[in-house]
Amino acid sequence: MAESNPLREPLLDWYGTHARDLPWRRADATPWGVLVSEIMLQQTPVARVLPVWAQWLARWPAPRDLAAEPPGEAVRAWGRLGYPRRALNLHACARAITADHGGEVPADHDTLRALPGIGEYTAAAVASFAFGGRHAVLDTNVRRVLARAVRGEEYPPKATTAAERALATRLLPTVDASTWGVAVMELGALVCTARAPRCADCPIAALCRWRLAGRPPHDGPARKGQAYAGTDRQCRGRLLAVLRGSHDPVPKAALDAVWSDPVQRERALDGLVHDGLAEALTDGTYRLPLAVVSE
DNA sequence: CATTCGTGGCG
DNA sequence: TCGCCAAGAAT
Repeated sequence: MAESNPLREPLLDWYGTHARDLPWRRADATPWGVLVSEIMLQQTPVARVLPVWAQWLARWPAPRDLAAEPPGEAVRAWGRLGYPRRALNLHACARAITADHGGEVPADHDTLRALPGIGEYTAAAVASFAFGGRHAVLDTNVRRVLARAVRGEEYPPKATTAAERALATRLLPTVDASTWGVAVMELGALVCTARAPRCADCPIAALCRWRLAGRPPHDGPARKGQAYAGTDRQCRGRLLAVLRGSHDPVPKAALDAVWSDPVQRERALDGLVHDGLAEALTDGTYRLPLAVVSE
């Protein structure tokens, strides 16, 4: 049976001429470089990842290089990328890869999926982009493109559905599936964006059900915006920034100074320690972790 | 399935 | 200005 995916050719043609030159996509990028990029790109824009990725790969060119460091160094080098537990996940990945996989990033999807911080998307992305595996790569970009082009709706469902997975799998080419995946992602990132889609520049506009229907707006309830100011997350961010800025243990007073509410501050600090992002020393000072927290 | 988890830029 | 959103995962 011949493949029935009319989106494929125009999309691949477009990708061939419009793809960004990102370092983790180049021919000399290693699987480790791809893995690091995918973790960093979780909920974080490309522009902010670029400089940190370059620093990480220069300092830790292979998993065993990072594995040799204490986890706190990964947290420090993470800088202000956000969601710093991803730095711990990457460090834990490096140690697991070194200890259990001979220092080489595994190519198998399920093996990748079992590593810390690697969920369905990231496992598929690394298996596909680093090793050329045939996997449906369902990120927020792909979900939005398929929702519009195929389902005719402005936005995909809040949580990924079985129908979305089935659709993405059905569209997957038998040959060079990884290029198809990255091309759909790129279209979602550059043209079929969440807020102001540039349909005039879209290579599949003529086939897009949403555009053909007159771009009907999303009808359901609005998305639940994420508050930040005054939250525990902001408090944790402030506290961790203090720890990142010092190579020596910092006195408790230095942490108290960055958040006024003592109840919330203690809760946030305990949370950081519990998550393995900070260590409390016996003299009452705190620092980035030298050891991995046990459960 | 709903929450939690950072940060910053842009429309 | 400020709400929305950015290559998600874990619980």
